[in-house]
Amino acid sequence: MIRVGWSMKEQLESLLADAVASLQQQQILPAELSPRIQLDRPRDKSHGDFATNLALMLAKPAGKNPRELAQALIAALPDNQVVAKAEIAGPGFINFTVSQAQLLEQLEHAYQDPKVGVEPAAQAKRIVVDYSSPNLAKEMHVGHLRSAIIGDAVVRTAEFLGHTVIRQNHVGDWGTQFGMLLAHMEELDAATMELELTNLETFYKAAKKRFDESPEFANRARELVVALQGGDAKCRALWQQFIEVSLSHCQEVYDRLGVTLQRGDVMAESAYNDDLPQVIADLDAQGLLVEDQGAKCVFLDEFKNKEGEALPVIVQKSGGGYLYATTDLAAVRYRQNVLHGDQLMYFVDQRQGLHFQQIFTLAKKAGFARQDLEMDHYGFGTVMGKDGKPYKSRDGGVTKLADLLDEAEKRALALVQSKNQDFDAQTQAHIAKVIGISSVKYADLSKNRTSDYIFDWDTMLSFEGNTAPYLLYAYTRVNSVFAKAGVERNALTGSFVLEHEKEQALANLLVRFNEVVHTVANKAMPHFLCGYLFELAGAFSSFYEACPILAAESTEQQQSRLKLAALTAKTLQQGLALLGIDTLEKM
RNA sequence: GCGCCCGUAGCUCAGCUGGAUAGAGCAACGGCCUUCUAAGCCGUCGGUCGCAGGUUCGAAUCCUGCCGGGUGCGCCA
Repeated sequence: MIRVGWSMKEQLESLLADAVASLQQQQILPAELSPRIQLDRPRDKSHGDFATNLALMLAKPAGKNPRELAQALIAALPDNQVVAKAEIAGPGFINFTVSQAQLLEQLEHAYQDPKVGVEPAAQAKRIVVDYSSPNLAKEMHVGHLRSAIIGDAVVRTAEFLGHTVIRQNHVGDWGTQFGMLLAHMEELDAATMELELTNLETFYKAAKKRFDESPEFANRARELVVALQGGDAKCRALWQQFIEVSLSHCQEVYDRLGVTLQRGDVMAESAYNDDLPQVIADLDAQGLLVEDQGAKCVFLDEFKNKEGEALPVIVQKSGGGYLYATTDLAAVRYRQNVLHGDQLMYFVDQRQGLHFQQIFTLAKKAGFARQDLEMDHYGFGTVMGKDGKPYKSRDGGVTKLADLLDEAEKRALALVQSKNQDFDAQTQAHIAKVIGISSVKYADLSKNRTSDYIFDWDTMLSFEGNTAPYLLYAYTRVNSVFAKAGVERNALTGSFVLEHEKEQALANLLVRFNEVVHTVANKAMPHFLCGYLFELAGAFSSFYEACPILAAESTEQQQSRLKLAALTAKTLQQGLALLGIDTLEKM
């Protein structure tokens, strides 16, 4: 039986599980064992397509010689059309060579399938994803890049696998700094205000300056926070005006970046305002609330302070104000009860790790979240400059995202102009835009989410190495073959025939796409997909050098090679799309 | 002080749940364009995986300690 929908890895895993069960039935293996089937892809080609160390792992509990056990496992494999060869190697590894027919079948399936052979998730879930979530008081800066880009890639991938994703842009629109901004707005006449609001960064700085200089201004700012949160109409109107400007600025950035967030995904902090007293009341009703130095706290034994005492989560300030912990608790409840999420994902800076651990623990303890609700904080590292310190603009301030994207496009345009003069200005500008934006995104996505990464223009815009330009170029090369051959990419007949070593290598990689996409979704780690696409592009380039397509030896060979190219193009395009990166037809 | 993360080639990074000889790219050096986009391909050079122990048939990976870096820890978000 060939199960086309399953990756070869899954099929082999299933076969091995059957073999283990069979040996258990024969009492060769202890019945109580439930080993994890581990299947590796050996680096060394002489070790086959897959290898497992199962026999080595089971040798001790079974009291058997590993190589003998490996032999028994091979003998116990059910009849199948996947394994062409199973060999024992070294101390007891089993090396599998996959059947060629199976590979060809999978290739054909991927070529025909609109989803490039990617199977839907076994269980479709409703996933609420909190990402981007900037503070509206300031303009978006480089620190907002990762949450938006990584979150969006994971969201796109999850949707591709059939999950229902509910995006939540938990923007900060309610903090204390809004008092300062409102006080500044109050002091300006309508025309000046409109002008100043065109640059939120300078507006914020001006307000901050006034705040630091003038005690009267600072007092007014504090009054205004109270007035705003108390629902004062005039305050609300000013605030609304500011929020509107700030949100449309965010939307511009999302649109430029190709981040799928829309206005409808905004669920601001202030939206939870009315529920906050209820959050406090519910915590109190459960006997969790403790008043300490005038503030209302919940002490969680799971977290200790420097003296080894339980760490408090402050949910209401001594002055009566609420904090972001309160809002986050309200948000958990909303996401579970109103949005009906099965899983909550948070793409927020690693530094807020403790905060989220506390929120998740407290939400369950207080019954705001079902015990089985999956809540995960996916942290990420900081964007660093070449000096290894957090990325700063030339003047030492934070870099506005809009400026950063301008620079990316400018640098890309210079490159495009130097590399290719054949295109008209408009085409060059379009190419530069795609390259510039995708370079920034890809540089971020291609690194392990959890580590800090160094932001370096020259590396990310390089056409060599694991970069967006390299992948985009590879894609255009594939496409030019079809233009030259005068055939439609998805209307090819004939079968896949793998003769050359490079054809085989490319094919092996192509059928792995399904597995990689699932890994990205399960681990929220887009860099796996980047690594895969880079490998794929490299394998294609090698194939392209070694295997002439237009000048192929026979029609059969040409059709097969065209199909390999077509599937490569399709996979690259789909893979990049999952990362939120557009492709180019020419560059 | 306690918690979390990190330390892999000169540089930027991979290394998935412990597996076979630790991998890429850049840089350096050397090849390949009258033939599908050379923004490419092929090759060479380069690592006591921070240090020291431990567990294991087997450790970059797991455990302990130390060194070095980052980050967080009651009324900011």
